[in-house]
Amino acid sequence: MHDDARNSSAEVLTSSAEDWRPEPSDFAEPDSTRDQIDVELTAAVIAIRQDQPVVLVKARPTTSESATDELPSARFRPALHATLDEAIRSVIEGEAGTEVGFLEQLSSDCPRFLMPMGSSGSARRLSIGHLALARADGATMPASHVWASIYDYFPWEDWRSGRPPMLEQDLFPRLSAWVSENPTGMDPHHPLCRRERLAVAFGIDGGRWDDERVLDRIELLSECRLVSMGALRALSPDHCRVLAMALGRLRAKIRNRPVVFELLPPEFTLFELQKSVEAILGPHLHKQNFRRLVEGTGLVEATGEVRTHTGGRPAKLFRFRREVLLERPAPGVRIRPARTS
Amino acid sequence: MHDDARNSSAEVLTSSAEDWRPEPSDFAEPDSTRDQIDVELTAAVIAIRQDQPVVLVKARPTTSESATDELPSARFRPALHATLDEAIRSVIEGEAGTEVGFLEQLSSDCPRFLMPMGSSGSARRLSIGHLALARADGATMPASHVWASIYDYFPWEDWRSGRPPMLEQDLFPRLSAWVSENPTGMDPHHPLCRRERLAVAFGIDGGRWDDERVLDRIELLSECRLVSMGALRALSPDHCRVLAMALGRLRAKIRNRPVVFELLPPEFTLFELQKSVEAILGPHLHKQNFRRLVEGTGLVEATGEVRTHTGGRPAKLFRFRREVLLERPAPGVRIRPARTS
DNA sequence: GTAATAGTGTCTTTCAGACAGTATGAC
DNA sequence: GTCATACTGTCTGAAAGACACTATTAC
Repeated sequence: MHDDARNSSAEVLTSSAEDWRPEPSDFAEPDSTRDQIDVELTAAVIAIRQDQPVVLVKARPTTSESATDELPSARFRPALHATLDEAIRSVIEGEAGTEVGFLEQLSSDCPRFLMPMGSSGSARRLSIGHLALARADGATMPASHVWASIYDYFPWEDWRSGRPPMLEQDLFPRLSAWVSENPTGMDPHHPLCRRERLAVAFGIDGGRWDDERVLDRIELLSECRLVSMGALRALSPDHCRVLAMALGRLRAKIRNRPVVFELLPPEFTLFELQKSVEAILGPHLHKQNFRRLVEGTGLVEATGEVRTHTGGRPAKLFRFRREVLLERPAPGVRIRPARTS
Repeated sequence: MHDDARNSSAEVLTSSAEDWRPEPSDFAEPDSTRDQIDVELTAAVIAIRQDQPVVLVKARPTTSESATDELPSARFRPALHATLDEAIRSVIEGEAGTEVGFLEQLSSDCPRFLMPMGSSGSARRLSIGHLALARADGATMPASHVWASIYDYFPWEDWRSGRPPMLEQDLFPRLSAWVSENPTGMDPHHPLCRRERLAVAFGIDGGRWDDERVLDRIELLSECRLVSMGALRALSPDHCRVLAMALGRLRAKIRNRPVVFELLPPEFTLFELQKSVEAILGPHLHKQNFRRLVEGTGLVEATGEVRTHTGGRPAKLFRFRREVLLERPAPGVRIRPARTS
């Protein structure tokens, strides 16, 4: 790094990682190789195509019944990649030829311990999910992969046309039945009882629908075996969790950091920006105010050009103001959570 | 789970994990055992003691110079623990006899790939950090462990008495020198140049101090070899990262979820609550308004009792209203980031 | 009494949200 | 002209923030 370190009594600690030798307390163990673990990296690569939020999947042949799609995923091989980031990027770019901008690990609850049932019976597997954002412009994608609408997997998350009727029609009757079985029963590893979990996850009983609780909903639906209720496509359970975490994280992030712009082309109209935000969050009762919000906060700047053939008056083109990264702490598209509706 | 699954064409996908067999693309590999990995779990257990934010550490003997403390940490041994959560909890409770309430994985940037220099030269190590919250009431702690003030490690993060003078006095001159070496140079794996990174991390050049960017600051100080500048205690570089991530995450979380109460006894005065929040966040220009905020949002309710000997008028005791977990989406102590000061 | 903390009322500024209305293009 | 989108101005109510003031204890 830098060899010009000045003399200072305070510099007790140099922090180049090479100097450090770990001594975890529980380390000295005889046959420690038995406790080594397979690490599997999975990514939910999200983009916007024609105002639809889409995710990159390896599609199974549609001929077979009850087939599930797969997210890009691979085993982490330390010999090949220096970091996890590098590894997952190369998987995405290698498998699907898609270039990834924003990349974030999802693991707040994720790195879930799994035991594969396959050949190597004793091996254990740790799964690490990722959220990646891409611009879905390139048509250079192998035939094996497709962009699938996220709401094909999670139709109840699609609030763009208002509250999805399937909630009351399909989900709630069966979820209520599941609650009735044992309303105050505490399921393992959950601090809330069934009735409360349902109320929180789906915003009933006086609660609000929280668009960020995607994972809570998936977990609940899993326990009721309802994950694919009304869904056009299906994912394996653990990839399902990764996508749910990714969508929840993206919804939270879009409010606090300028990540929408990772999904948009360099130049865009304010209406395109709004459509993209709404594709992810749903139409959060903002109309013309949206414009004032994003312009007022200085997130974007006009390029001076306009786009015609919009169906109406030509729209000014805007670009992201990179300077905001240096200015405000939390420069997101500050759209509040939805009302009761 | 439930055997009463009703017939439904939509139930293509049952989601019990046992049914699922992974087939990652990059899986079939000859000597795959060489790619198995040691997983190390580390926890920053944070509590409040006498209005000080403290972290649980295994203290090195103070006799030796340049010694570093250690966070509770252990290798993950899948044979012993079914989940990562269970494993890290048992480490904390076993090592230090401290009961942990809130527990969250930190890995958004963390699970950092490390190569230990020790005996087993070929083994690779994946480190997973955690944020744990505890109530520091129990005095039943082994002599090996102590509660150390977080700001002993990160003095520049302590804004309780206003802006720390050490920023201008000690840090900025040397950080500026580091920037001057190569102001617009892009360091590997960073989208910003040095000047920008400094501006963002420390809120200079028109930026604001963002109390959540603890990790950014640590990374910058590490590169300048200034991590222990003015510090009373030191941690190893990777434990340092874990603590930095933990503090940053806690600061973010405390605004959005009712996690402060995990640090407080079941009953408390509003002033104690405020002191606890300020211990973590710094005094964020709120005085009497703090009371109105927390009472107004229904986060707490009066128990009816009072505490005397406060040094003044007796204070009403409050308790956390558990019902808010079911009500609002983001019920945190909504304190805005600090102003310029 | 003083000192120190506990707690209330009110004013101002800011801003999200709602809504009315105008502008400019394609057809 | 109509239709659809683009864009602007104004009103309102909620809430953050600032500040003045009263209340109750220990000493």
